[in-house]
Amino acid sequence: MSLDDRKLEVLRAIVEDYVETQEPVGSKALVDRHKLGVSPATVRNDMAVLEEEGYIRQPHTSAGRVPTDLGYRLFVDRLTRIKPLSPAERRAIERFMVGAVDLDDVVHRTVRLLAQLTRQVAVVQYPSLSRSSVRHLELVPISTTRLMLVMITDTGRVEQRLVEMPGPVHDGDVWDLRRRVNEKLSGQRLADTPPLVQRLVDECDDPERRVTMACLASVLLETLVERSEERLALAGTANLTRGGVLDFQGTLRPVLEALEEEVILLKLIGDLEPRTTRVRIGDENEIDNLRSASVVSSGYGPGTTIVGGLGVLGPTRMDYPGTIATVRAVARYVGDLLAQN
Amino acid sequence: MSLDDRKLEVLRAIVEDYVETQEPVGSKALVDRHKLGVSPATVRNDMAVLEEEGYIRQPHTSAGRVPTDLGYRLFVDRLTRIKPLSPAERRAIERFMVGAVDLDDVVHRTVRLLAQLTRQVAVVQYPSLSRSSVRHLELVPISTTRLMLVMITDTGRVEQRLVEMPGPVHDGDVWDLRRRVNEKLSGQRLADTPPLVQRLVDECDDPERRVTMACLASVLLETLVERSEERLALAGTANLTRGGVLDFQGTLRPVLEALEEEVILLKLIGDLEPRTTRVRIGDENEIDNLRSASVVSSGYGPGTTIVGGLGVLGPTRMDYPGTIATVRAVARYVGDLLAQN
DNA sequence: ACTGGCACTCTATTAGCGGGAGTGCCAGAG
DNA sequence: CTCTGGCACTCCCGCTAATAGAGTGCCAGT
Repeated sequence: MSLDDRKLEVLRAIVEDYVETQEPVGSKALVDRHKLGVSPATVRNDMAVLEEEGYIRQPHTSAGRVPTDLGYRLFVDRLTRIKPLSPAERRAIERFMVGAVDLDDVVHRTVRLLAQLTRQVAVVQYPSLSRSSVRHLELVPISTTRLMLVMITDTGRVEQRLVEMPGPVHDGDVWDLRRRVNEKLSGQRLADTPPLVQRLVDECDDPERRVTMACLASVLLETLVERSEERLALAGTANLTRGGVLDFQGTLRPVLEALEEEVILLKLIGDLEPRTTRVRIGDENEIDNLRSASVVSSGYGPGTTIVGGLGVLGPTRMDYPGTIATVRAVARYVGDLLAQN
Repeated sequence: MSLDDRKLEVLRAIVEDYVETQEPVGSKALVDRHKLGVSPATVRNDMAVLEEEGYIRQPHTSAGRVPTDLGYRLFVDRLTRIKPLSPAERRAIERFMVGAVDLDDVVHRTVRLLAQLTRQVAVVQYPSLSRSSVRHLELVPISTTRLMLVMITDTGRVEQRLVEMPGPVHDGDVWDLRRRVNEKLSGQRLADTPPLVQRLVDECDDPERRVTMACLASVLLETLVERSEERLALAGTANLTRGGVLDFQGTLRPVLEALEEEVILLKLIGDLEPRTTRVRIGDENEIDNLRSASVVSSGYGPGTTIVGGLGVLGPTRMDYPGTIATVRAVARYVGDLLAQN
């Protein structure tokens, strides 16, 4: 059985009211608050159908109805017109972001901005290394057998690593290393570098040089692909406490735990498609600790490319249209900002 | 009136029991659990005195007693023998920290370690810039009018900033700038640099050079002293939920809010004295949001110098002896680690 | 100076009892 | 076929009252 227009309208009304009041909504209250043009009894029949189809449920017999994850899903997919941001919000974004001096600054401002606008927990992923290109590699001698390797990417990220050399290296050697490495790797996408690094080693004729280069290469590979591939910023944890402890079925515990795991967060805001805002509701997150949470996320980057993700996390009972609009707007803004550099 | 030994013993017993059970402790239970050698009635008299002096209080008439901030203070100052770490804990520290590859890594591991060992919220401050020295300054051309300034300190911190130049600079200019800047600033403590930077500008004869240098200098000053002077890492927020919502009088809200403010956190673990572990109990933090929280903190650094602070935050009802021991041990360990570089 | 006894206070728990909101179903009207 | 009003039923929530229990303060006695 498919749902006719009125039933959808009823579902929308239920979602909207429930999101606002945080209380199960009954048929009487519904017709009072929304001009549905039918009687409570009719609405009750519709509700019975909606419940049968799994879009809403009753906490107890003879209580009002509450949307299920499936109900929110339908609401988001078919009943939501994204509201444009208010001028005030647009201005807030401007004001907040203007004057950011470097990438760290941009990310931190963004995450706070998101948390503030949506009044929820915000997550911003730093531009992913694997999707960036090498702009410059710098080698700085720290001691005779130690070098500091600094990598700067086109997205503005700066990564550093200490390199322990097998034997003493002279200034001239450092020079040479720096030149070779940059010649080979500058401008390359990080994802493409591993074979190039290997080639760097192979091209060394002098056996001593070769050892040195091999040592550098191994650290290089680690830095480029394996370690700290991703970094994250988080803000707005305090927003979890809004609405008492009612959301998140009693304890914040599991949610806070999940938020401490980088791996989990990356899963939440990773794998995004260009120019779309993704919504994951409750179970769809496939993470036990976040059964009662929803995540709205979006990729960002210059133009239509994606260099990283950002998003917000809140109770399944959240203002989806507003949140989606905000996340989308912020993602776009950050993308444009990055494009300017 | 001063407190005799038995009264102090009673206070200690109250604190220990309350910390363990989280429930007001009565006279009967006290004599049962601790061999005080006197009757409940006697203990009651002692309690009356302790209450009068402000060390304990009754949540309601005819309930057990609960320590006040003052009571904890006395407990920490006079009744605590710091327990040495268990071998298991020592091993945990070893195992956790071994293989840290750079400063970021060290800080992140440390903060997680602290959170895990104390089962509380942990904060670690990155080595403070103002207490570090410049090891090397690097200038990397990004475009004709843009340079990336990278500063490496002796504590391993790496700070970067984009410098917008007034006009195009050539490779030769960059060379010259790099040399001058490093000659003047390498090895200097950051706190001492501002006048030196000024001198750098004054020493430029060529007016064009001077403009360029002035531009670099202003960014340099910002990087060196003003901005992002301090960085922090945080972990273990989920531990706030242990003990139900009983600690922190109902809501985590204010605590979570406070934890999001870098300024507040810095105040909590700042201004430390060498080789001591500081305990701030409840109101002593002088932050409204943290009325029911205590902070145990310690400075760390190579030898007896301090380059940064670290600490943990938990309910006033916490295991002080254990926490103090752990914080101290971790601080020392991190200090030694830093000394090795 | 300490102890046992005793009366008192206050809390937390439990049970019982409407009130009320909301439902499902049904028969009747359009 | 769809919608509506009516009605009986269910269950939650909040209120009150009663009870048990823990703990206290005080006092008289050792």
